[in-house]
Amino acid sequence: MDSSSCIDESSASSDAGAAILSPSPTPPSPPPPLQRMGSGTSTLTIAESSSESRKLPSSQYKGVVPQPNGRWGAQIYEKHQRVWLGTFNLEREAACAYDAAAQRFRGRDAATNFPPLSPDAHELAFLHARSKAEVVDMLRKHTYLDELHHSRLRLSPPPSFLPSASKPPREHLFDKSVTPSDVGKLNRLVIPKQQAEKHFSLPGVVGGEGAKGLLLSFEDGVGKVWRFRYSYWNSSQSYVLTKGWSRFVKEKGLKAGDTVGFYRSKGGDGQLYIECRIRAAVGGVVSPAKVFRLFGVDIMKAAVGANENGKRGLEALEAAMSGPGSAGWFKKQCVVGM
DNA sequence: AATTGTGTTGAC
DNA sequence: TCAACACAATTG
Repeated sequence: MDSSSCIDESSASSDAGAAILSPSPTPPSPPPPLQRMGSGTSTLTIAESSSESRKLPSSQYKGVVPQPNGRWGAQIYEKHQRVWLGTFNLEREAACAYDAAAQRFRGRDAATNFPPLSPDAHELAFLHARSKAEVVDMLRKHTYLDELHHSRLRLSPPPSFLPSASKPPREHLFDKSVTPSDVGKLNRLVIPKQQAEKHFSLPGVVGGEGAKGLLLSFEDGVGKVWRFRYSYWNSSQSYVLTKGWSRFVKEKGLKAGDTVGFYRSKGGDGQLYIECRIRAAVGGVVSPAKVFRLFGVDIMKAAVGANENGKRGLEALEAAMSGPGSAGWFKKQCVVGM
């Protein structure tokens, strides 16, 4: 049941001694006009107005292909076989996804759409610290930036200001006693409508066409990061955690009656945590429903709010990327390398 | 039903 | 290697 990508994870990373820490302040510079290389094959004549043009517009970026629905796909070739890097709303996102893959697959000399990463870029070390398959996975799940974010936090030098407690302060949000369907084949965790609407009000989630949802990251008891898609099901009119949930259930061995707790860091980062308490089943019957405790956190607010500080905007970006004009990706990557 | 991602082919 | 095109497999 391993859903590993079609890439092999060979090619040992031999340049592990490049763990540099460069404080790049991520300039909020807008997406720079692409500096393309000589690759005159772009016929950028958007004639979408002409009725139903079944001809999809070619992308001016390398490794980017148009999708029937107007989005863009990213792909790279390796050993005569295509490696799909996912679909994106913006060409730039797809192009940058390709760039990331290219640098991981073919090294820094790889031809890229945007200026390559500087030798001391965080991304470079980050990329090569992971297998190709994992990089591809992050790209496909649009998780790249988020993982990078977490990675950076881990590497960030402890200012010795850490609280006395060994673990960062976190507040309990609520518990959910999982139902049979929560751990069944439906691959979803239902979040009570009341709770969801009160604390997870997400613009666009309930919209008629906005069944896209939002990606949320949780850290479990052992420090592993889990990402779930939070969305609204029109059919059942319920809020659910879908993508990624089944994996969590499987790995944790969750069973009906077990309790899953949700927490949130009291810090400004609003980091979310998830923990599961496996009920010691002694052959007996699991206890029915439990209670949902409310909590005071607004995901959107946490993400956007943090952005006003100018720093940690990745979470906000992540949320923003769910919408139409999302140009948040690789804000930095496209500028580095001058 | 809507989208993604693969099969496949032909050009570079 | 690369991308255009068609379409089957998935997902919401």
